[in-house]
Amino acid sequence: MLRMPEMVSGPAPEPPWRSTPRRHGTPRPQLSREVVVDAALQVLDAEGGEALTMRRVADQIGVSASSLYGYVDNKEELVQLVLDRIFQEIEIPPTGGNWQETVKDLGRAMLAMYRRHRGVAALTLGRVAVTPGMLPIAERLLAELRAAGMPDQVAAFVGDLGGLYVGAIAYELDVTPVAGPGAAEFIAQFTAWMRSLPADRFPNTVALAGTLTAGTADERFEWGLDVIVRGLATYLKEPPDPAAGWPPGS
Amino acid sequence: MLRMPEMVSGPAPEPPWRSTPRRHGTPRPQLSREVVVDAALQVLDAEGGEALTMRRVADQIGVSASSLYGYVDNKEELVQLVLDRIFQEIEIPPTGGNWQETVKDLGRAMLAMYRRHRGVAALTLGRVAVTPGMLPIAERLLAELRAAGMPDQVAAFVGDLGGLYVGAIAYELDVTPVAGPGAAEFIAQFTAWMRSLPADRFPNTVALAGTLTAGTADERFEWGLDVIVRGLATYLKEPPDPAAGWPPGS
DNA sequence: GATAGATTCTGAACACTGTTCTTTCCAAGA
DNA sequence: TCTTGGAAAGAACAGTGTTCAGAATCTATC
Repeated sequence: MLRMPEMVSGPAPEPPWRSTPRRHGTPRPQLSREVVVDAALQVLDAEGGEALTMRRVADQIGVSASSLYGYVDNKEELVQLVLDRIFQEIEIPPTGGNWQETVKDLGRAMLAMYRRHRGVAALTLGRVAVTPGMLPIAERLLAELRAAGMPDQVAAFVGDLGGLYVGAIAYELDVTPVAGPGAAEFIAQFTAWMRSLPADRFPNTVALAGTLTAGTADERFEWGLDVIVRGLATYLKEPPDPAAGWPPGS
Repeated sequence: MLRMPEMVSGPAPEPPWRSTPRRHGTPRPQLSREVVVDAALQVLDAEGGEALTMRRVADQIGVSASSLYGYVDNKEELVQLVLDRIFQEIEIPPTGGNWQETVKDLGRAMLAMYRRHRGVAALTLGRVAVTPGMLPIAERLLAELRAAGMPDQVAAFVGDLGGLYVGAIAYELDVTPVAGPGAAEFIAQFTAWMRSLPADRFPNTVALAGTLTAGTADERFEWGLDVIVRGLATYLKEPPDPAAGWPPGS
C-alpha cells in the first residue's frame, strides 16, 4: 500500500517530485531502495564524500552498479535520499528554554550530525535539500522564532541562512585536516604570507594576520551562531518597516 | 624577472603555495598561463560552471588538452586562478559612508560580480579561495569594521561568514531558473506540498508555507545582509565578554 | 647557413565517472 | 513441468582529469 519506506515511520508524506522505486515486484527482494541508501551511507561514513560513486555503493552491497538504477533514478536522487535519512538523525533540543539558546542548539545539533557522518556536508553544498527529513527541524525553528515574536517574514528566511551556514562550516570541518602535520604548517605559512604583505596597501590585513588565522572551525561556528542570533534579536525591538518596503535595501 | 603576470599589476605578492608555470622559456610563447585563464573565463561565462573542463578550455584556445598542463598544475589550480582573476573585478565602494551601508555595498558588489560571471559561484562552493585578488576586499572590510570600533576578533571572522554567504546566494541565483516555465511551477508545487502537511505535527510550516516560498533570491540576499550587519552592530554596544571565554558558548 | 639543443605541443592512453542496453538468470504461477 | 515476467549482470558509451612518449618547432651556437 505505502510503497515508500520513508512514509512508514517518516515525518511527512513524500513530496511530489520524489520518484517511486521503479520495480518492487515479488521475486527477489534482496535489493531495495532502503538497502541502497544504507550502503551509500556506509560508504560515506567510511570513505567520505568523494568516494560516493555508484560502483562503490554497488560493491558495498555485493551487486553490480547497473542494478542500483532499479531503485534509484540517478545518483542525484540517491544523494537526496541519503540527506533525507541523515537529517532525521538530528536531535531536536527540548522545548522550554529561551529561544536564542534553542536556536543555537538546533545549529549545534545539525553540526553534530555532520560530524557523525564525515563527508555528508560536501553533498549539501550547492544543493537545495528540501527533504521531508528536515521538516521537524524547520518546524521547530519556526515555532521557536514565532513564539519569540519574530515577524513571519524574518522567521521564514532563517532556515535558508542557518542551514547554509551550518553546512558550509561542516564542510570546512570535513576538509580541514584536523591534526595532520600539514595543517598547522599551512596555517603558519598562510599567516606569514599575510604578514609579508605591503603594509601601506593592506595595513589592517597585516595587523590582523594572526587574528585572522586564529581559532578553530568550531570556534568560528559558535561565533557565527552568535552573530546570526544577535541579528535576529534586533528585529524584536526594531522590526522591519513595512512601509519602506521589505526586505530593506531592495 | 617577474615571471607571474599577476604580480605585474596585481594587488599582492604570490602566496607561497601557488605554483609557477612549469615552462616559460623563450621559444614559442603563444600559450601562457594568462591565455589559459582567459579561455577558462570565456568558457565559464558562455556555458556555465559544469562546462569548465580541461578539454573545453583547450578547444577554446585551439590547442590540445594536455598542453594546458604546461601552464597549470591541474584543474584545481586553474579554478583558483580564475577565481583570483574574477575577484579583482569587484568594485570596491567609496570610503566615507557609514560602515553598515558600506559593508552591505561590499556584499552587493560581490554579488554583482557573480552575476556578471554566471557559473563562477559554483566554483567557490566548498573552496577556501584565499587568493591575492580578494585581498583588497578583505582589507576594505577590515578597515571599515575596525574604524567603526568593532573588536578585532569579531572583524577577523566576518570575511568568513560574509564570503560564504554571498557565494552561496550567488550559486542559488545561478541555479534557479529565473524566468523559465518550470520555475514558478516548481515553487507552486512546493508550496502546495507544504500546505498539505499534517497541521498537527507541522503547524508553523503549514501556516508559513506561502511566506517560506515567497521572495526572490535577491530579496533573501538583502535580508541576510541585514541580519548579519545588525548582528555585528550589537557588538559595539554589547561587546563579547573576554572573561567568559570567547567566542561565546565554547 | 646548417646543425644541435631545448621546449612547446600533440595524440594516444589510462583509470575513472554516471548511465543505458542487452542478455542472462531465477523464482513463482499456470 | 513449462512459461513468463521481473531482477541482476556485464558490456558498452560518452564523458572526465591526467600522464607520457614522441613529433614539431623555435633559438642559439658552430
